[in-house]
Parts: sequence; structure tokens; C-alpha cells
Amino acid sequence: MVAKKKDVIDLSSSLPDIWRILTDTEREILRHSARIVNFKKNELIYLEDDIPKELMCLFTGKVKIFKNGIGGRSQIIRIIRPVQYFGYRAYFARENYVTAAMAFESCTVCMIPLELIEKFLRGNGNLAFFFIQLLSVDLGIADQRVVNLTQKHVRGRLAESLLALKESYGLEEDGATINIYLAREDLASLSNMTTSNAIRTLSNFVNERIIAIDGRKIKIIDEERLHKISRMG
Amino acid sequence: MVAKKKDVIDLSSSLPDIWRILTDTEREILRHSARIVNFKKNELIYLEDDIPKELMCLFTGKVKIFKNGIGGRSQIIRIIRPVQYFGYRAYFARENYVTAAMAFESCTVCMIPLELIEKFLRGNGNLAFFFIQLLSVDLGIADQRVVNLTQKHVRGRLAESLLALKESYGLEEDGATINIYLAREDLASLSNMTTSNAIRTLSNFVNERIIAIDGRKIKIIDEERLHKISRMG
DNA sequence: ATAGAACTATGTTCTAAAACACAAATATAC
DNA sequence: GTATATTTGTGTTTTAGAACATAGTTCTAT
Repeated sequence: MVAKKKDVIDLSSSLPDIWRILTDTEREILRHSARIVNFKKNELIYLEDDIPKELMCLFTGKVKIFKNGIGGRSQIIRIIRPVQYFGYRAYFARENYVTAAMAFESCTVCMIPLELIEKFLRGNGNLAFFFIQLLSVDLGIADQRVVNLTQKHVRGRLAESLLALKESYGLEEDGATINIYLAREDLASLSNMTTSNAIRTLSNFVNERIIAIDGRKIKIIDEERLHKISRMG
Repeated sequence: MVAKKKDVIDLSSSLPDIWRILTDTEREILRHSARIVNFKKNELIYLEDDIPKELMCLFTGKVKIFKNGIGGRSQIIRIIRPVQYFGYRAYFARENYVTAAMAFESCTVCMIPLELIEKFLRGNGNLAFFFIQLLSVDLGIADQRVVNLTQKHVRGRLAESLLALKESYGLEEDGATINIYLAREDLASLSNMTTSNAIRTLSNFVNERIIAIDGRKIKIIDEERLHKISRMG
């Protein structure tokens, strides 16, 4: 967790949407309040029950938001890609964090005091509307996720997760390999299944020539089939 | 669906929070744009894929927000009590509704054009922050719900639903009977289980003297036990 | 008031996925 | 670079809960 010199990074190009909406004065204040923090692979960014203090914007890297469920069984709630904002919900709800955040791989995160953000958006309806939109989209995804995770079978849930990972992090140069290096356990936690089941179902997909695996790297061979399996449940 | 004369209801006392935050001009506009609509028991308020046009505030009655999942198996996403706002998320996310809303029992709903609300909150940061808070709280609940519904066993999920119903709609004069008249199917759809399982588990709770049932009326006898079952999963 | 529909109840069977067990392969730390 | 820990892979067993069947009961509409 090393704080870089602020002006190494050009906030105007790195903080999309927000920067555009702010007034000049607000931008100046922001420039002096934001800090950049680096996290190593598997490093925790915040913990369940922590007090939310800063709005975070992921500049580079990959982050998972997860929850410790019944009997400590953890579940990935959502994944963050550059350039997305996170860590603000609990503050706005006047709660402590109910989730934790961890770096999948080394990350650069921009931190902005939430007090400042609240002050800005109380005086800037368009900035506030930007957050209303973020929250509204996420709430829709969460509602859909409840149905997907509870009603789809393992194959459907795994297919869905693979497609979601592709959607979030994209493909490598070969245009087929999902651009993330994920343990089977994380894949399981994202798809709400046991690690054994994730491994087994992944093997089945390989046998059915839907995907190919090389260690932790997953190549999508038949995306259409994957969509179909996800849809069918 | 009969539109009442607007001034029959005193908006200033019926639209909590929002009214307080508005300016006098905004209040005057709102007074002329809001309409009151009544819904009969089991009447649909809006449908999946409908275009969201109005912010709704439930004045009296009880409403369920639900989704048709895989193979048409429907699932209750959240329940609305007076005086709560609903029906705005999709509009803010620039989506059509992904859920449907139905009256559990006869309802009175206040409808306000969302275009107007958006205009208001873009110019009134405090009003916008009110919606940010609503969405933030709901998103936290949704995240928690994902874990509860996927990790808890049927007993835990049913116990949780009973407590949630008590929390939302309260108890009758006897201080024990949950103040809602719900089909077993709805209870199942709220707890993500089959109707058979809801009936069976409810019977078990009766045998264990945790609750008592008289038709659709459910009396909580041992709330502490219910909490424990819900927590344990 | 009565017929038909919808809901409630309970027993039985079946199955998807969890739990468990262990071996092989990788990763990580020293 | 080697030792230890973690992750991956696969077979076997167990179980929670879905699916199905059927009967009794309670709504609801005419």
C-alpha cells in the first residue's frame, strides 16, 4: 500500500464521468484530496464491518467484492474492472461495509473522501444522478442474480459466470482466452457451488468441447453453447 | 383502477421525506402532477418489460415485487409497505422493468411522473441524495439476500421470511399474529422453495411450537427460536 | 347456495449437488 | 532449488429438497 505522487496520474482522464460533471472549483478540491493506492495480488482493500470512508475507483487491476456467508462460506458478490467505482454504497446507506474487497491481481486504486463526494453531490444534482444511475444498474443486476443463483443448475451458473468474466475482463490477444487468472475456488464462489463441482463441471465443458483449459486459463470455444446453457439454467 | 380527486389526500403528510426536501415551487408542480390510483387485491401494478414512467409511493395496502425466473418459476424479490417508494429503479437505469409488481391486497398508490422527479433531483442535490440512500439500502439488502437464499437451508430461509414479514407489516392486536394474509405459494416464492416445502416446514414449526397457524394467519410463538433458526441457516 | 377452481396437506420417489476421501499436480516460501 | 502448502482432479457416498401423486379443504364467482 504505497501512496504515489498524486500528479503522476491525470485525474481528468482517469476519473471518467465524475470529472466531466464537476465544476472547476470542485475539480481543484478533488485534485488535492484524491490519493492513489497500490494493492498487491490477494491484498485486502477493505473488510466486512469496516467504516466506509473513501470512494474508490479502480484504475488498473481486478477486484472482487465478496461476503462471508453461513459458516464462513464466502461468496463473490460482484467483480470490479477498470474504470469502475466501488466502496460507496455502505457510506450512502449509513452502514458499515457488509462486504469485503480484495485484489485478484495487483491494482491501482484512486481514493476520494466520501464526505467530500457527498458534499459535492448534494450541491450538484447531475453528479448525484450519476450515482443514482450506478446504484440503479447494480440493483437491477443484484435482483437478476438472486434468480440466477437460486434457480439455475450448476452448469447454467458456471456458464453464466464464464460469460460474465469474459464480459468484465475481456479476452486475450487470441480472441478466445478469458483475460483473468482465477482459482477454481473463486470460480466456485462466483457461481455459488463447491470447488469440486466447479472443477467437475469445467471438465465436462472441456469434454463437450465448449471450452479448453490450460491450468487456470480458460479458452471459450463455443460461446453460443455457453449462452444457451446459461439461458436454459 | 379509479383515479381519485387529487386533493382528497394531503400530499404533504403522505409523501414523507420527498415533500420535506422540495422547494415551494416544486411542491406546487408536484401537487398538480401526482395522481392517486387504487388497485384491487391481486391486481398487477406493472409488468416485466413495461416502460417505467411513474415513481410510485404506496399509501395503503401491501405490494410484492417479483420476477419470473427459469421456466416461469416466479420469485418474490421484495415486499413494499406503506409508505415506501417503488418502481423507479428501472427508469434511472434507463431500462424497462425487469420485475413486476402486484397488490397483495387492495392498495392506494400515488403516482408521480419520473421525468418530473428526474428534473427535480438534477436541480436538487438533497432530493437526489434521498434516492441515493434508498437505492444504497436496497442494494445492501439485495446483496445480503443473495447469500441468505443460496446458503441457508429451507428452515433458515422460511424463518427469515417470517421475520421479514413481521418486520415489514407488523403484528395484529394480539401482538403475535403476523399482519398479512399470504398464500403458501407466496411464502414459498419469498423463501425460494417449493410450495410443498413451505407447507411442510411450516407444519414442522407448528409441531415444534415455534409458530401456530390458523388458515393463512401465522402467529409467532417463539420469536427467539425463529431468529436462531434464521441465523444458523 | 353451489359448482368449480385454487389452495393446503402429506406421503413417496427421485436426483442434483454437497460432503468426503485421497492422489496428483502446482504454487509459494524459505 | 528444494520442501511444504495449496490447488486440482476424480471417484464414492450421502442427503436436502425437488418432483410427483392424491386427497381434503377453502375460496370465489355465478
